[in-house]
Amino acid sequence: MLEEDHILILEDFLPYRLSVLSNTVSNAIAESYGREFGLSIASWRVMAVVGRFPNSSAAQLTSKTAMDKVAISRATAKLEQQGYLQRQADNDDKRRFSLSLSQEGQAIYQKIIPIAKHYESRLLQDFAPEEQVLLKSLMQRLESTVVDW
Amino acid sequence: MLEEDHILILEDFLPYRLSVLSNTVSNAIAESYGREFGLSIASWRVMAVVGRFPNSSAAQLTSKTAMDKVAISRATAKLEQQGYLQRQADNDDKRRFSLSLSQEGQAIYQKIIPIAKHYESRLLQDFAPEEQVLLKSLMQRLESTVVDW
DNA sequence: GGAATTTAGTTTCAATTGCAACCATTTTAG
DNA sequence: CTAAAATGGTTGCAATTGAAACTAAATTCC
Repeated sequence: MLEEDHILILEDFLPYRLSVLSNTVSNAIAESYGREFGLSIASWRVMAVVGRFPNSSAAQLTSKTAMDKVAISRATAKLEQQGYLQRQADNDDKRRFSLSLSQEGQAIYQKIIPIAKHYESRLLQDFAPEEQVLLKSLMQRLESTVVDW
Repeated sequence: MLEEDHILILEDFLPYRLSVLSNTVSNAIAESYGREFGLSIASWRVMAVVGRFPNSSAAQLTSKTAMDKVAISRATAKLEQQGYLQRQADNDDKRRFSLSLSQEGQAIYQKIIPIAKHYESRLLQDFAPEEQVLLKSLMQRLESTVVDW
């Protein structure tokens, strides 16, 4: 047992495997969106959330996208400049902006969602429905384990 | 079914969940290594592989660390400058360097491995042994699905 | 044997990111 | 009511990263 304790087989190390898997998937999706629509991962996360919850504020996006406020600020600025997102000053709280998709943003959003779902299906293509449920439940347990790391 | 097709619930979207999970885990580990030993994720991956396979070349590291050669170059340069890594010119091929840990690097390596394993155990703490096997086999299947994405 | 190609690794420059400081507004507390 | 603290969001600067170009050595192919 001596050997096993002080070596580490990187390709069996779960954090490493998660990282490689996650990066492969994210990069593939990002490549597709980037090429077709000029969207980064950050931008498309923001679009996904604003599309689903119109009139969110930037602060509300931080929790729903797992991005920090600097990243939100930059992503929203770029999306606005690309014409995909509109900001409207909030009169109740003049620090806030209410964010929503423009016409064009909506159109992109409608195209993006099926592509995203397609990637997810591709990822799960070899899993039977029960296995997909199982995988998601294991994910859920991992997520709750690390939630306050 | 109309609604479900054109919205996307980000927090249920597997690529997003993988990304958040992986980043949380990696950042926690990186924080620990960074604080104690001045190691980035890249540096510690390199150390892990060089520790296990002494006298690797940089090119050999690229496949074993899932890092590109620029990242390897920078990580090895920094590790050398920190005194953790030695490069030795290879006489058979003068473009190559044979990489190995210094005394000090070995010492750090021996401290690092248990910490890494500890994080992995913590991640898997709520899983029974059979569940851990199951999780790894599901991971394996996801990995082979995306291997050529 | 020598020109053309490939491979190992580094460097450069631009783009991205992370952190702290910042401004403006709103909320809290005395 | 006002000073202090907290919140929403942006900016500036340094560090990190990515892509392409580069040097040097090795290999291929005629």
